[in-house]
Amino acid sequence: MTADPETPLRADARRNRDQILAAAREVFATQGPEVPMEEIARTAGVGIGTLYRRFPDRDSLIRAVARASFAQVLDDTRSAATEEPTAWDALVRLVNRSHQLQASVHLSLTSPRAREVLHGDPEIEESRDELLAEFARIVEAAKAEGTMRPDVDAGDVVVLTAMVLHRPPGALATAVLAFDRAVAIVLDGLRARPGGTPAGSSLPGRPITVDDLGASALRGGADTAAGRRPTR
Amino acid sequence: MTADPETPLRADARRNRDQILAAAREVFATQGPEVPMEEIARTAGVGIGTLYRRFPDRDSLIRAVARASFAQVLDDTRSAATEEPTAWDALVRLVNRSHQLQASVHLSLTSPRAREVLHGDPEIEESRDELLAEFARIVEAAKAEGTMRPDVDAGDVVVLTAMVLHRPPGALATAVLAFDRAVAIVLDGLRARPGGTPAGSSLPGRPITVDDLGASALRGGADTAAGRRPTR
Amino acid sequence: MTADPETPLRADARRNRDQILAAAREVFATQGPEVPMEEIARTAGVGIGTLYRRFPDRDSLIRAVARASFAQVLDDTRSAATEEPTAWDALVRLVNRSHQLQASVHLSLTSPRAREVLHGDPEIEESRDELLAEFARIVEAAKAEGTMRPDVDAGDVVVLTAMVLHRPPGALATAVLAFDRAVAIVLDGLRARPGGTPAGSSLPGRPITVDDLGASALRGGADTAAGRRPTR
Amino acid sequence: MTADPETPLRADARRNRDQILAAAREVFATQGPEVPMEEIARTAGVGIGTLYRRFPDRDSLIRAVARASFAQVLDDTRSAATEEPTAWDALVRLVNRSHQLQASVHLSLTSPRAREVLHGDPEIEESRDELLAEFARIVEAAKAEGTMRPDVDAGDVVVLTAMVLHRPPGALATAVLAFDRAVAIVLDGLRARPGGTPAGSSLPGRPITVDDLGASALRGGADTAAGRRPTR
DNA sequence: TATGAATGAGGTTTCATTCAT
DNA sequence: GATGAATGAAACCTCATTCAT
Repeated sequence: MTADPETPLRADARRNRDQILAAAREVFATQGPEVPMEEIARTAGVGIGTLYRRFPDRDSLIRAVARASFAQVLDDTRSAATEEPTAWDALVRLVNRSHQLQASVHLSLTSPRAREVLHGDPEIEESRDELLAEFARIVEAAKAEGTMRPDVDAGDVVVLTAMVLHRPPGALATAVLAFDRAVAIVLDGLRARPGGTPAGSSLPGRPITVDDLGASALRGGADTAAGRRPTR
Repeated sequence: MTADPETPLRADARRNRDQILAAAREVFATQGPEVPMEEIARTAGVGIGTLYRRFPDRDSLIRAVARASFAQVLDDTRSAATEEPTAWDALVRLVNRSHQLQASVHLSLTSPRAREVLHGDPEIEESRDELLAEFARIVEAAKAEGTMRPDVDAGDVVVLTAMVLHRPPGALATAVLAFDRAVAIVLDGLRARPGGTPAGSSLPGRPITVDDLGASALRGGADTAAGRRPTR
Repeated sequence: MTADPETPLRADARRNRDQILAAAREVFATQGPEVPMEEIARTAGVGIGTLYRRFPDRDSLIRAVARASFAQVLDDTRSAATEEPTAWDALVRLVNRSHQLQASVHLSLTSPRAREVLHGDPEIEESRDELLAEFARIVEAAKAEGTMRPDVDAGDVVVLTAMVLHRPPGALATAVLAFDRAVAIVLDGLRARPGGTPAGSSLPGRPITVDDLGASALRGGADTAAGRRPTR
Repeated sequence: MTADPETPLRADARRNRDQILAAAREVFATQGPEVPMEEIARTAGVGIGTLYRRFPDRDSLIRAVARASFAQVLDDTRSAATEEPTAWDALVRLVNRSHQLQASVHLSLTSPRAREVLHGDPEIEESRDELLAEFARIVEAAKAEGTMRPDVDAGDVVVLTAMVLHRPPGALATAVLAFDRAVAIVLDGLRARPGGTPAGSSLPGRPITVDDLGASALRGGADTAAGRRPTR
């Protein structure tokens, strides 16, 4: 009996846990979040029992993967904001880098099942709120420095970013290029115009703030306001 | 036994088939393509046996739904090209309308399972090729009329369009607005600039043609060349 | 679609349901209520899927078996009360017959699992209450006719009856005899004495009524007040 | 390696063993003999590994619990025979006390699994035989002293005692009272009548001796000759 | 020695598909 | 032709037992 539930986990157990998480991230990415648990276990190189010891059911595994991803994205966002000379550069870096590091987010957004599960997880909600705040800071700064068109707000940018992150895994050379170009085009759409917004390019409605994304945000704003689904 | 397999289907049978198709589209859209067949039958108001009589297995149902969707998109694209005064208007109409009419396409793109199934369906390949051709025509025309930036090609537009169509179902008012704005911003990114492409906005690589999407196209170019498939 | 959930069940379905119930009764009786579902299905001669179609999980099967048993016991009790010349004869018949017909009750009382599940099933509670009422009538009549000792009440008799019904299945000839004798001895203990209760034979406490068994009765009074167990 | 397997066990090891045994008795009593081993370990406050070091598998634990219980009952029986003034008093004390001390016996009798396991354990068989012998002595004595009806034999008494010990765990005040009364009534049934057995009260068959319980005894006579065993 | 991690067999349950009514 | 019952393969998950720390 080692007692308290927060015991840091024996070395080997820790390793296994990490392998499972990595395997799940990968397998979820390629096959969706309904893959047989056994496939995940096999990929991780552990027995099915071990998997279940660490994550008592599929949902808890999905949650763990999503948490790790979100934490990563948040990290990246902060690094970008800190390290890049301008807010615009930070944004560019984010939408370009994230596609490698956090394609995993995309999974969190992809399946009805995953959305269901993630909805309301407190740790995730927290990461998300921090992420939105960070984004808002960057967008404000970019508008202030005159690199971003003034008629958008952080919510708009988040939606576009989510759209862009929605990129599928696995990719041919051409596809990667195509994708990078698409991102560049989207960024062009966001950039401030020398002479102000030209006629005919005014955006519908009003700027979307992160608060508009509100209770839904990435999960629901960009990827749409889920509207709770039946739990089965 | 009534006759050859091409008999146009009795009226009630026809009705059943359509109901099933409609139900499947809806249920796939909200719950993903792995929903229990019985759920689809129930939604359609028919017995499970009837469903199976019309569509001998899940894949064939997925295919039928996808075919109908593709046909629709193609139709829309042609109408837009014909009816709108400029190529740019046609494009704008497409990316805006399609999001209502053919959000269903998105499903075809969403799940690994669906992609797997659709891959190589001749009827779908054909629709897709026609669609790409149509797109290419529109894009060429837009560049010729000076409304679209000259450094893109149809493949780029297809990728962006697919990105934009990837919108999830269910939506709060704000989310819809956010989405329309995002589309507008993307279009701004595609539009020709009065003084030519400004410094710093040059796109990476070279224009992507529909041929680059080649063997993959919507299924693989936009949504990427699937790469690893489940082994099962 | 046949609609309404009360459709009387197709003939073959009905037959299957009955076979499953019979098989479950038997298998529960010999192996306890934790036997593999597959064993039950096999005994019933149906596929495991069929079993699950009729009884969505083990608990619901346990409940169904218990309901049928209780209904039977109630029936027997009423017949006995009606058909036997004296209340005492009715009682004798009950404790003797029931051991053949309703040994099944005993199962309902035997395992913690079963008790857990049955606790609070409305249909069962109802049968039980009617059963208790019937018992009370018989006991009153027996006391009135002078065949039962006056210092007991129906609750006492119920407890003894439950005790006596607790007989295990399967039995060697000797064991059966031993059992019948035990029942006879218990009955002797209940019978009125010619000269009144002899000194030294007065019972502790006060007569137990069916109301004392109250919310618990057979399930909890005789077989003891369960005291809700963890549900796991 | 410390020494031969009979080394009396280090103090802490001893303590662990006892805790496990106590925990097992309790948990078996409330949840049946199929509880997860980990539950037992947890209740005992030891690791699962420790449990398995002491008792190499579940059956061996069941056996250990049963042996301890049987030994206790035997002890009690001897004490009662020695300390009580009459054989009848000894019997009364047994059936009343045992219900507190050895309700555990009942568990040994309760589940098909437990019976299976205990069947043929030499130590248990031995305790049982001694127990039966002791019982026989008491019953003979009681008949000789004129307190017990002459038409019964020790086997009858054993069967009734087992019946009476079959009391479930957990109990409301009323239930306890009800139970004590039931025991009293059963004893009344066993007691000699002043004027001999009255007409209509003659018992069926012939007196059951402990030898009749023979190969089955408590395990099979009272709780009946198991008959069909699981095939597995 | 005590512990708790890892394992995998086995039981439960779901659901795609077939088939009798 | 429509229906819903039956089937069994396959996924989920639990837990007895073994083994590394």
